[in-house]
Amino acid sequence: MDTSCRTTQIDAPLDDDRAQDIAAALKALADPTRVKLMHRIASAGPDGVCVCELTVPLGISQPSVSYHLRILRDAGVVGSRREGTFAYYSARGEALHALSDLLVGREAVAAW
Amino acid sequence: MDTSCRTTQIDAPLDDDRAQDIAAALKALADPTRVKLMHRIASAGPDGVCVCELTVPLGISQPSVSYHLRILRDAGVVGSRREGTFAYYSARGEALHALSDLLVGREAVAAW
DNA sequence: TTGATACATAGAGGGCTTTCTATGTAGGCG
DNA sequence: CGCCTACATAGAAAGCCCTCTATGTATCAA
Repeated sequence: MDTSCRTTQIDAPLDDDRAQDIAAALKALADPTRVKLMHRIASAGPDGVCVCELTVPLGISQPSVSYHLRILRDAGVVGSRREGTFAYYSARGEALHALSDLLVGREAVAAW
Repeated sequence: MDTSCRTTQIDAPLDDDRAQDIAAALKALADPTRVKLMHRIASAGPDGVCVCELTVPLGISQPSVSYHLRILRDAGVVGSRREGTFAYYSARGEALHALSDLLVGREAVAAW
C-alpha cells in the first residue's frame, strides 16, 4: 500500500520578498515595549504624543525609547513630526489597517 | 518661559502582562518562514495541511518546520490534528481575528 | 519482530535584538 | 555667545532566535 502523503496543495507559494516584508512589519510590533508605545501613541489624538511623555512611564532609558520609535517609524506604523525641540509621534492607521486585513485574509494582494 | 513638555496623557498605561501577551502573539507571526507556513496552512481548507506538504517547498529542514509549527500552535494561531503517522495543521480564524481587531483598536479589552 | 516513514525533541552554533552609557545635534533662552 | 533641554546616534555587552544534525517516539507494513 502507498503510505505517502496525499494532501493536495494547489496554491502558489508565498513569495520570499513578500514574506520578508510581512514579517518585518509584524516584527516591528512584536515587542512588549513597542506594544506599550503603540498603545500610548494610538490612544493620543492625530496630533500625536511628545516623546518626553513616553520616556518616563515606560521605565527604560531615553535612547531605548528612541530606538524603538525608530523601528516603529521605519515599519511605517507611526509617523513623526518635529516642533521646536520636541518630536511628536502618531499612529498611521492606514498601515495598521493593512496589517489587520492581512491577518484575516482581507488583503487584496494574496497573503494567507 | 516654561519650555517643558505639555502633552496631556490621560490614558491608563498598558499593563505589563498584557503587553507581553500581545507581543508574544505577534512575535509568533513575525518571521518569514512562519508567514509562509501560515499562508499555506490558511489557504488549505478547514481540514488543514499535512506537514509533509510544508517541509519540501520551504527549503528548510523538517525539524525547523516542526519548530515553527510548534511556535504557531503555542501562540494559538494554528491547531493540529494527528491522523495515523501524519499531522495536519489548520488556521484558527478566531485567534487571527482577535489579533486583527487589536491592530485597529476594535478590541473589547483596551489595546491601542 | 523488523524495518520504514512521519513527525517531534535535544543540543550546539551563529546571528540578530535589546539594553545600557556616552556622545552628538539642534533649537530656545538669557 | 554660552548654556540648557529634547532627541538621536554610536558602540559594547547580554540574551534570545533560528538553523542545523542527531536522536527519540509512534504508526504502519511485511
